[in-house]
Amino acid sequence: MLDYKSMQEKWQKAWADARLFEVEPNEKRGIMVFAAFPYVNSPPHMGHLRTFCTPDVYARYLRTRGTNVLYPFGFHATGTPVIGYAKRIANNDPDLLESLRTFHVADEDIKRMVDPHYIVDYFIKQQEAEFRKVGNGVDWRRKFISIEPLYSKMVEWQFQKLKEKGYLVQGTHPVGWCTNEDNAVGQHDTMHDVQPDIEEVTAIKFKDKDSDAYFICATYRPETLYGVTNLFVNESVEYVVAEINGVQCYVSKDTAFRFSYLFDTKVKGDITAAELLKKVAINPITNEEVPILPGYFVKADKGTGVVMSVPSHAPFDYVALERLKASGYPVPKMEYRKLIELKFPDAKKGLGSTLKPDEFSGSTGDAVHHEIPALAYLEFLRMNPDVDDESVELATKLVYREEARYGVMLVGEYAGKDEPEARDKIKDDLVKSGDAMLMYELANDEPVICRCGTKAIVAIVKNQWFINYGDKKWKEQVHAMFSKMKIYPEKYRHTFEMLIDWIDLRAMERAQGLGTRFPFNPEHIIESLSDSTIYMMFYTFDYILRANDVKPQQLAPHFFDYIISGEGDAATVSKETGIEESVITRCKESLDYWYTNTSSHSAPDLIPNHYLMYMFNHVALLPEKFWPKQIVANGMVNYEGEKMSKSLGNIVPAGDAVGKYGADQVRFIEVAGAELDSDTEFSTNSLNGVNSRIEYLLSQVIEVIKAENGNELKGVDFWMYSRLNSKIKKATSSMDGLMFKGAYDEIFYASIGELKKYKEMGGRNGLVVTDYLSAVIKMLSPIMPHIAEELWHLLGNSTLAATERWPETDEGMLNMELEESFGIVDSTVEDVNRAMELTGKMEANKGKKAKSVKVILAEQWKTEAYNMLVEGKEIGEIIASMQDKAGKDKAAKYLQGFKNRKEATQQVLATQQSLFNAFSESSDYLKKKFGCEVEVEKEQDSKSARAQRALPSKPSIEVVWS
RNA sequence: GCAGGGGUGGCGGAGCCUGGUCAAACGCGCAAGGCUUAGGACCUUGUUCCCUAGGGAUGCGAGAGUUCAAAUCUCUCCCCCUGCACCA
Repeated sequence: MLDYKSMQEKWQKAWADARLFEVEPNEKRGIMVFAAFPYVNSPPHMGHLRTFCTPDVYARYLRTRGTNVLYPFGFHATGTPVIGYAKRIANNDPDLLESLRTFHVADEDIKRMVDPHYIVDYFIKQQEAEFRKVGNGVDWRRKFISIEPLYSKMVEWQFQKLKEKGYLVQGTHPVGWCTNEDNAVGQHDTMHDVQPDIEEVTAIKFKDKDSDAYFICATYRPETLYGVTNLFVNESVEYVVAEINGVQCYVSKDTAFRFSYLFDTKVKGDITAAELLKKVAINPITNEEVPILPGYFVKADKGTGVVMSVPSHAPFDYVALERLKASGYPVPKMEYRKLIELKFPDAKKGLGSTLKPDEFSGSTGDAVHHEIPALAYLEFLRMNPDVDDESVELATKLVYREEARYGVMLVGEYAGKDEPEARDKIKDDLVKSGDAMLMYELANDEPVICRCGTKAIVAIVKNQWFINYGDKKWKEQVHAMFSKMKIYPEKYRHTFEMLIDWIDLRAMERAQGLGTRFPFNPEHIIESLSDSTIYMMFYTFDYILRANDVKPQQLAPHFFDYIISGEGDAATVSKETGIEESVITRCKESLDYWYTNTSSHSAPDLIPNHYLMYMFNHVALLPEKFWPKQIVANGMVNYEGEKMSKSLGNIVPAGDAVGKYGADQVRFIEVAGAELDSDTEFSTNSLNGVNSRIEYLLSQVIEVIKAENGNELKGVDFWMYSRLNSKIKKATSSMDGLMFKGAYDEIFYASIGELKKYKEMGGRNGLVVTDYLSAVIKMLSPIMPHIAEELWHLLGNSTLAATERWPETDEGMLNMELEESFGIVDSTVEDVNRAMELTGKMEANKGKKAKSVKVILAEQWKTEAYNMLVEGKEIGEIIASMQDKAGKDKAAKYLQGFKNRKEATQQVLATQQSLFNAFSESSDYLKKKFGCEVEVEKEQDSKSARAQRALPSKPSIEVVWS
């Protein structure tokens, strides 16, 4: 067993000493391969390794193909998470502390993590150390953090350009808001990490008949305005008169407070529910007068505290009126208008058929009163209107859902239209005519609580800067570029295309967090995804700046204009900035060389955000030669059959995994354990399989260096060479397409099998095995770089395997006929085993031993006729061309058999003679397999009754029992 | 709700775009046997049902259609997953 740890360190040092990964532009074709830089609020775990090892394997592969490859690395620290992290440390958050201990963070370090910058430094150090340990060949000279001053200068340049080009716009935007901290609240800022779910609601104005004031009713269903019978206010709620956007309104006191964050709102004075109840309101769409009635269910903090009542379609309204009547309240006579008809597509659908089993446990009944849909749904759920508020809730949901899906308007301007369409049009009309306004509300079922303990609401942020990704022309350009890009796996192409169309305004400034100050509002910083869309460019010249002690303030916009777009000239820029002209020129050359050809790697979760912005920003800011060429998205890593997650407590730190399982084992299973697009399974099982094969390879290397060379080449040797070259060919094309599993199934797994088979079939030529192993080890080097070095040197080489070239396919050694012949030998072994088992069970043969096995090879004319059938020739035609090689009846029958069974699909290359040779050469092997004598016969020479059953790729078998 | 993706064996997962080579690659699991001091290592064989010397039947979420022929194309329905913006 190898000592993996010291072996890994040995070779990592050898690579470092040879400066293999510190690359500069040269005359070769260059490519920069990079992974999306990681966020530094946690130590890396096994799952991360896949995303960072995949580009390394790819980079190492490309190097073996003669490409000059740069694999740089950087770190992302912008935004609020690190700050939140520091706060949690200060509060001794138990979950966080426990997770840090899992990752072996010392108490001493945890204490100092109250400082966000300490967190950043700590995790950068740790992440770098662990990515080194796993053998990634990174040019670490180019490392940077997204919060360093030099970097910020590039981001400033970027946003100035975006503004110049008209891609920055100002506007309003609804956000979750904490009124205590006066700050936007996102998922990270709430208790239990709830995402504030903001919903647009239509607020309809009902004029007070006797004044200029309006009742404001919030509704999701403006189309039901045609059926309003009354308004509800709650007698236990406090109301106010407020001036909202210049209009006198009646709303709950709570609403006035929330509206002050949405609209221009001034509270004029209190008004009691009792006073409101005396009023009469006017329906803006029908101009009908509607009374105000008490509604027990109306809430002060939802909607506006005033509810429009549509008893025909709203179960709550229906029930409230029923209860009111029952209580003896003088409810005027009113008309329950049916506004929407359900039109089901087929007989299987009906009222209530969208009810899901987990929504309702009771039994349902018949809906009778279809003229009042709200009642019909209540009947369907068999609810008791006096007590069963839960059913009313569910009935409301059902009406809403089914009318949206199957409903057709019966009344109003949009009669005959589907309900959702009518709803939107009516809403737009009302807003346009000033009879309604749009408000926002949190739609979460539970209240959203800020971490400070205050209930969050919705606020509209004014004069907020956005990047306008909705720009049509911009989108077109991105589409055009995208169509030329390579996407791995290709299945994401469609997703990308949809998303390019979908992305719209993106708010890009924040009040809090680490990062670059926004040039047009220095109070704010640039949002943390927006500041990381062209950062890869920085790798190509940042270390040149640092090496020459360039200061941030020297990085004037003209510097970037020159090196990126070639605007101006180096001398002028040098004069302006004080940066030496040669340094500027080197930056430009480096950028030109590395940035014209790139491959970007990450997990697919970055597609709808980072990658979209990556493409848009490149198109907007950089010349076409620097546009992205290739995006690679890799799947996740499961551990022992489960997703790695905090809740399962099965997160394995990267360092632990490498220490415990070995760097190459981890690399292999994570990168080649599954194809790029699917999740890979890290299990003891897969690890054992990999380890045992590594051991086997090692044993073969040791054996072959002791073996004798120079025997004459036999069939099996040619077979081995053919297999090797087929393997190289297949693996090369798989690697080129980033199909690492396909490639390494061939290189690693299949090779072990072939080495064993070769020996079983009597192969013993040391030279052949050495050639074979050398090629396999070279191909193994990208994914198992340490072990490949070890084996490579054991074989007697003194060069580094990492610098060896990938083997070329020697077409002259390919012999598909031979490979097929030996393949048929193998499949025949399986058939014989089966035949022996079956015949052994027969009465006559019980307890006996097989004496011999006859393998009878089909006559050559069968193969020829069969191949003609595959070519699509008619049977008659084939028989005619057969002449007298076989009896015509025999040939016809044989061919018809194939045709009927639809088996004539692939040509058979092996001739009878080549099969005969393969079987003859394998006779020792076969004897050992069967444990009895083996006779190989040609059909035309055989006396066996079974001889004529022989088919081209399937010899006839006869087991002879003693 | 909107948008995107998907439903194949005990499981993971190919194949579906370019219909016939598909009882279904490859892997895992499971079963029997072998090897072995032992084994989570390795090697055989099997793993829908029936037949039992390489034969047949059924089958790819449900239903219908197109076709000589459908997991593969069309339509309808059912179910599942992911994203929806201030969050990296």
